[in-house]
Amino acid sequence: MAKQKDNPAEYKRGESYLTHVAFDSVVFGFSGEKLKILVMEYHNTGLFALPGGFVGLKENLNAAVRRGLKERTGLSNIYLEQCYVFGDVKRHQPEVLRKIIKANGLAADDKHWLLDRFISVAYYALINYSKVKLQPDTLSDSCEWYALDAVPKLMLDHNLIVQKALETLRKNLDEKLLGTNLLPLQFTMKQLQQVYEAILDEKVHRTNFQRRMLTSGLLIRNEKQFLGKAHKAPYLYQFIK
Amino acid sequence: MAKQKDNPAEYKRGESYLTHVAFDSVVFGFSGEKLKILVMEYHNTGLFALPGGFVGLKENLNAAVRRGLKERTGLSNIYLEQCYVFGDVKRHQPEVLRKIIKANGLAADDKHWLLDRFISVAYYALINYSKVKLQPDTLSDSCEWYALDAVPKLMLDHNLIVQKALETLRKNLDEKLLGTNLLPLQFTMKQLQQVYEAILDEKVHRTNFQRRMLTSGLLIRNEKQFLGKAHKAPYLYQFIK
DNA sequence: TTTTATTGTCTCAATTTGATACAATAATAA
DNA sequence: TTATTATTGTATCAAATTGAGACAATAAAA
Repeated sequence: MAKQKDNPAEYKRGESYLTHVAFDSVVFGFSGEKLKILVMEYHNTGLFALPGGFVGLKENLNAAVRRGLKERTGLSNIYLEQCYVFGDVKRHQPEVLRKIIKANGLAADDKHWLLDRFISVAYYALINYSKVKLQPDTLSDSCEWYALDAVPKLMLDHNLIVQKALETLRKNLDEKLLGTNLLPLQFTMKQLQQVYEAILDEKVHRTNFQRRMLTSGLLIRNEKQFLGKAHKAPYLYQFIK
Repeated sequence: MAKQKDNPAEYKRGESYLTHVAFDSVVFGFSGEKLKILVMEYHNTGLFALPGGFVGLKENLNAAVRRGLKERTGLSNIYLEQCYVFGDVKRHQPEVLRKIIKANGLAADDKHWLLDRFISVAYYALINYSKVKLQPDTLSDSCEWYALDAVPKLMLDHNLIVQKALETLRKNLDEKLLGTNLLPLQFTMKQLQQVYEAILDEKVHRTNFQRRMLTSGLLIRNEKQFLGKAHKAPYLYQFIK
């Protein structure tokens, strides 16, 4: 739920977007052995929210989501997947949106298009943490990474959306070589294991995990990495494209 | 894409629904050893479509889909699952909708709400074939079962939706004791196997299937059924609720 | 040179899976 | 009354997969 255009007049009228349709993205990144997601904070409201947006009148839904992610992370070619549509009436809380509009000095008359009911298509995205340059939009004053166990209370049903995204991610973990998108091109087996453990929130058996990955046929083994630690150096792996 | 209200004035104005939001359902039933789905045909147009509808202004999305299914099948308590949101611009084909509107003797001026762009939330439903009493709505003159291998060319992207629903169904087959909803309360192991084979579109090994089902702990075995065939009578099973 | 922490491989038992054999049996035919 | 038929339920055995641990290799530090 954040803006897309820099023309405040268009924004106010909401004429360039499909009414009643929004999207929200749960953007996963991996850093410091932890799974993290992007959370925005709105100016002077104490409100936190997932990055999201609206669909242009002549824009594909999936393209709109990519556009939104590009604006906040600077990245194109992001791994993206739908996870659920949130369409309950009770997610319509105009007073929350009014707070955001007012805090930004805009006129929040009852006809403001943001005060309407929206259904939201939830997506999750997997991105390479180190490549991101975070970029808040004009309605929010920050866009920051939060570890999954430290996500604040989010507005509307956004905490639920995070839950659903995580569930979907876990289900898809094995069938869609998901490690790819959360790690740099080359990585050690240990890093890959840590990604799995962070997503599943449970330990996996080291040597059996190694065996499973190696026999999957999805990995290429590269030269060793001498990383200055007092032990045998690990190989670097990468996914077959 | 079919109507919900019987008041043509409201229908024409579209004021009681969320604009730009639709849903379509792929309704699966099992009969004659085949998996079938519900398809509607519109009056005097030669157009076939999935049963679908729109979301009331004060109605939950999931509730709207249940309402739509109830209207066409007479059933409540239907097994229902989202599978994907279709949101491409190219699915907006006002000429197709205009054809339907005109064929029903309604005024299809360019402002008719049905001619707007819609995103559609696709669902699949599993129902007990024998309990259904089919009910076309006022825009369509039939609502019939079609075996999956005999589904006609459908309007817009509805054949794609069927594809997606089938994929989702197959993925969920094992984790969600799906047989339940396609069979009567009590069934033989053979019937259950036929459901699996119809969904997967491939043969499964009889005794191994039997072993897998029995060890799953999801089935209760009841008394035998003496069904008048010249061979050993099968047990009747049912799912643990 | 020894120690340390971690990595990669191997082994072996336990479990699961694939394929087949076979006994049981309800109705029918002889 | 008995044999036949088609199908059902169970048992068996080899093959493949999985879980748990042993152990050798090794880069850097002590």
